[in-house]
Amino acid sequence: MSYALSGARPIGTETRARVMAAIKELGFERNAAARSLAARRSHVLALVLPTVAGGLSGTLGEFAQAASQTARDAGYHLVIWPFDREEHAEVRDLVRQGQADGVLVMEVSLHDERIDALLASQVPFTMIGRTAELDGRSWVDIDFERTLTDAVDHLADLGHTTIAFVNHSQHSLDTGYGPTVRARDAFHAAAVARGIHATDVTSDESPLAGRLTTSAILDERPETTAFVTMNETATFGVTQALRDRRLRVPDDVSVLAVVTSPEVGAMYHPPLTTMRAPGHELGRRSVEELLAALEGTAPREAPRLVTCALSPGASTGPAPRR
Amino acid sequence: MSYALSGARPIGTETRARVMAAIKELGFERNAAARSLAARRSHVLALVLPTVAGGLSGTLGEFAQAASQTARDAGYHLVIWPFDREEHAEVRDLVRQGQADGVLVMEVSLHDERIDALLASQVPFTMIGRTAELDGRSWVDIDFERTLTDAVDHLADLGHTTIAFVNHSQHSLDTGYGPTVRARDAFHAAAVARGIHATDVTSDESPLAGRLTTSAILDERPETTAFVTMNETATFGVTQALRDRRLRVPDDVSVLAVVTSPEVGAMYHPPLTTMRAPGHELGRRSVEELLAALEGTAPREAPRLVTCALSPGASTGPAPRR
DNA sequence: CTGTTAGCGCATTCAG
DNA sequence: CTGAATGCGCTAACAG
Repeated sequence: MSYALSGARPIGTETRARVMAAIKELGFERNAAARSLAARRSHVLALVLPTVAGGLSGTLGEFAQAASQTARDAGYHLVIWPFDREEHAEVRDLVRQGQADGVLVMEVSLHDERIDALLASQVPFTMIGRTAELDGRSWVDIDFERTLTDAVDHLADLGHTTIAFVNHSQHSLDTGYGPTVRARDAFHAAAVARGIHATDVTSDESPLAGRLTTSAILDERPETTAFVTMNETATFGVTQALRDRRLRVPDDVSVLAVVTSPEVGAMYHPPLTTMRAPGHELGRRSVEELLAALEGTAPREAPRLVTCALSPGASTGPAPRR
Repeated sequence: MSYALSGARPIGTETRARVMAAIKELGFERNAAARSLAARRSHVLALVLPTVAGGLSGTLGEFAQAASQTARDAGYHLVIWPFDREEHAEVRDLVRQGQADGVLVMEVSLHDERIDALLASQVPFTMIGRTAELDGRSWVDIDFERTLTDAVDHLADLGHTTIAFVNHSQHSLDTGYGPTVRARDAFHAAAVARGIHATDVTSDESPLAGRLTTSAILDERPETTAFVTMNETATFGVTQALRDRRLRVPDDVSVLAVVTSPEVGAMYHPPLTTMRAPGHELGRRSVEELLAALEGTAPREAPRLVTCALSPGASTGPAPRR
């Protein structure tokens, strides 16, 4: 009888009609628990992330939207499951107890205990981000190397020769948060490649921290004519500091915000030139990766690194003449 | 044997020890599907919201954090389940199919088809927000009446006599989005009560819309000395428009952003005075409401309307002398 | 206090 | 192509 619904075997037209009629008659609903129990599969994918932190800026929304849609198309439910970073065991138990078939892990750090727990229990997972070790792990990530290279190139092409990079917090660097580490390294490499005088700093995720940091940079290196920022909240402080000093954007100083969105860029005046975080693409790709692992099918060959496209605003321009 | 875990009946110390030993020995995990099936209860609460829209500003995060914690303390899992607003049926089926025991519905409009579907199916739910009809429905909401009254009082006390209110979009008003409607009405009532010249406008959720709107207000009523805003994204445009006209905040014009957070206020210079959206409180209260409905216990008498507290910034001050 | 047992509602065998 | 029978791994009701 259940075959009529699942299509797992050929069904006669008449039989199907009979079943359908009965279903409608009784207001029948398939019971998810019974299905999960019998099929040993919940058809739920859990997106776990450390207690939905502030300042998500819509990138998470975009990601979740795409991931959810991709999962649905494949007959799965995508649910967001808030967990503190310390609750490794709970994340693992989600799958061990059959609440979910697989896990998407966000905000992965280079050495992430949650990943260790998942590996140890053979739980299917895909990382949004990357641990240092990648062997046999499924992941998708932003191509920070490429993004920072493009950012430096963009500014170097405009004639800037002294560029500062405002990164995420020192704490994130110390705890090995991949984006922070990779972006710093890539910024340096790109600066060297283009013969740029580079300053890089970390900043807490607050406007005030960004303002103080920027102010310090301008004191130390007044010849700085461009800022690359990868810290949405601190970037508000960056522009505040420039305004404090009567520096005009982009005439005196250029600002390029990376791994964010044009929507956030539009909050500034003039609107910031940004390099857009590819939330949608990451969402889709990560679910594809996870499903490939779950269904044992070969993961369709597709790039795991996704790039941030430049979205022109009005905050970058030619380096001023000295 | 399961009694040892659930504590549903008294257990001898020795028996318990024996069970525990066996559990550890075999790496036993309770199967969630089997538990749900046998107990007819999933211990999952679904927080459904229209595909995690942009501009969440952290209030959703704060809400989810508190809701999640409250649920956990009561032995439930809180999961966030993205649904488009059109998918009434799917939301309802979550519970009918036993995927979740109850639903928290966010972004409720005055006439919300999702709520109709839930009611028709006898699904336990709590609204974050309110439909026009409230009979027999469980809800918690921000006290917009009080918030707007407090906002107007704050500015009137500072001597402002002409105040403009920048609300959510016209579309949200037309479709009967509760916050938009209630805030508008409350703003008017408060203005009348204080003898204030009031202008109220809607604005799309974009900085550009906010800027144009503000500009139009200043053209039409140049005597306006204060803005109340309840539109996080548009507020960026409000301050841009003021700067366009060389109006200083708060010397020439005061800005009070309501139903947002001091963190968002800190993105401005000077930092905005805000009335903070009580995300934490709403999260906790809403889960309490839902659990009361689920467990049939009398809902602890507690206010369903939660107020927004004033968080002083530096964007409101005495009305300028004319 | 403890051991045993009958379903929960499906998917998936197995016969027909 | 179809109907009937077996468990999935638990909870809760039953006896002891």
